Amino acid sequence: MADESKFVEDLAEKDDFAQWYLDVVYKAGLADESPVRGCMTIKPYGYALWEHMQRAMDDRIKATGHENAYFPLFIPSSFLAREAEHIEGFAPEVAVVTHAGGEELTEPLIVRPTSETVIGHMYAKWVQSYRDLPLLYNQWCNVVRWEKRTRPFLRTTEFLWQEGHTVHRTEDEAEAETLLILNDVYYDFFVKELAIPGIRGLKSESQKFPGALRTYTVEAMMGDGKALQSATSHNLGQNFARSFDIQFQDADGQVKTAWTTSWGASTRMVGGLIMVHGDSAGLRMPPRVAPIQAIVVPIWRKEAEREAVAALVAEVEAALKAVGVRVKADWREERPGFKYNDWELRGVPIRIEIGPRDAQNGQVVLVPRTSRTAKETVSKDGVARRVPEMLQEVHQALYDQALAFRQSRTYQVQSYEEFQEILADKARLGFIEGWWCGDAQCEAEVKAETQATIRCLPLERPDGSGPCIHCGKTGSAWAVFAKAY
RNA sequence: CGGGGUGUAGCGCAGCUGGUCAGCGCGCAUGGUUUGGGACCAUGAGGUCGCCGGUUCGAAUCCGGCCACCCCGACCA
Repeated sequence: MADESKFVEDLAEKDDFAQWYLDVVYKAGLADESPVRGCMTIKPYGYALWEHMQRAMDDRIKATGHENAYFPLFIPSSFLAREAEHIEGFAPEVAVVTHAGGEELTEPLIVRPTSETVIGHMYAKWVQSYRDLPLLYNQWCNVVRWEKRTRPFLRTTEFLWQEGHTVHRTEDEAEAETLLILNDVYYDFFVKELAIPGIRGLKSESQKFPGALRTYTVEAMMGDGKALQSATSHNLGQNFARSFDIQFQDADGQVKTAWTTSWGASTRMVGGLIMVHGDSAGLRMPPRVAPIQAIVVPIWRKEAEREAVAALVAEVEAALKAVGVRVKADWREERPGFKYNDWELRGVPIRIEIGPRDAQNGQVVLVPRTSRTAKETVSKDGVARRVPEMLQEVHQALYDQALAFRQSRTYQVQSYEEFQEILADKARLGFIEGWWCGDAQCEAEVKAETQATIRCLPLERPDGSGPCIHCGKTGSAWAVFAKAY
């Protein structure tokens, strides 16, 4: 008997999505637990994935005119209190350092849950003139939020992210920045790198960032029909600029308060990627960010065969590396079948089988992770051309499948009863689109009755107005409701 | 913070009406046979049974107290 505990499909099918998710995270070697509750260790395979995501995201951040900087981990606790909504939102989940160097601190330090305050403090010093604007900085760092309930990648006590913080001369400029990040950085990243079809929209008042004027979000549907807020871009208006005195003298000689934005995306995206693309065999890595894009499985019986196979493997590896494909050969002392399953669990986009028959014919067998049966035999000279092509095909297949799934689980209901039925049915659970009266009370009632929240007010929406999905009063807000992670 | 549950080898578990109860499966190590979809045989290594105290001739097992973790809710990127 094989080790049943080692493979995902034997333990958890998708009917127990939560368990399936944990199995994939741990067995694919992305992360492990930690001695501190709610924290996790990210293993090399998971961190390599994060690095590729980081690079792709960082390229977009730079391409849109931003620079990276670094701000301190510790923040004076008084800073948090300067923005009323901000402290209300974050105080309950902040870790506080009260002792250091063997002494009690005169003012406790908080471990950053996000950096608007300390960055606002610094920006106040750096901004004097309209000529200093805009200030377009980003930082990659860790933050800490003491959550009650945690899950690897999706919600951890400490997580890694990027947080951009910008300062602008006008309200219009700040709004343009907020949308630029939403569209050209986040949405583009989700579609082109992660193969995740996101929905762009505005957060309702109750769901926006504490202290923000407006929060834009990219929401994605997971494999169980629930929603994951995957990245957010906030127009902070003048709230933080006022609290931290970010002022400048404008061309007209007047001293004016600046307009700021902030935006972030975290290791939570790793969890999203798993839950959008994974299947019953395990992970399915989007090719652009996959740590290993093609895995070579050599097959042989006799020593002579091994030599012939090894020569071809080396040739194929070199050819693929030359065209920028992240390829690896698996020479472990295991049977091929074991390796097939192992690499499928880890989600490698393409498997390359090379056996004695192939060595003799100067060919290899390619198998995309998206279809076990779509085996292709390719001459060794064609590998360097075909593999990059197939990677793109796998990316497209993942995107198409995710989009088709989202569409099949997105509903426009005729009644609130139907709304409730869908949200109570695991087999149909998904997004429900409809009109909303705009009343926070109504939104709260829906949440209390169904656990669903307004994920966003999509930017792409029908014109006009209609009866609110819950109370029936005419509303002009078009909303997406869903249960969320 | 409310409700429920669990702590025995790296992982998953059995033993729990006190006395061959220190065991099983997987994993790990060594050797051999295997190898185009999850291999098999043999031999090994590995645990003060969550912690502290009590009852007893004797405690993984019974009692008390701690601690930790997990699940379900409320809160949340």
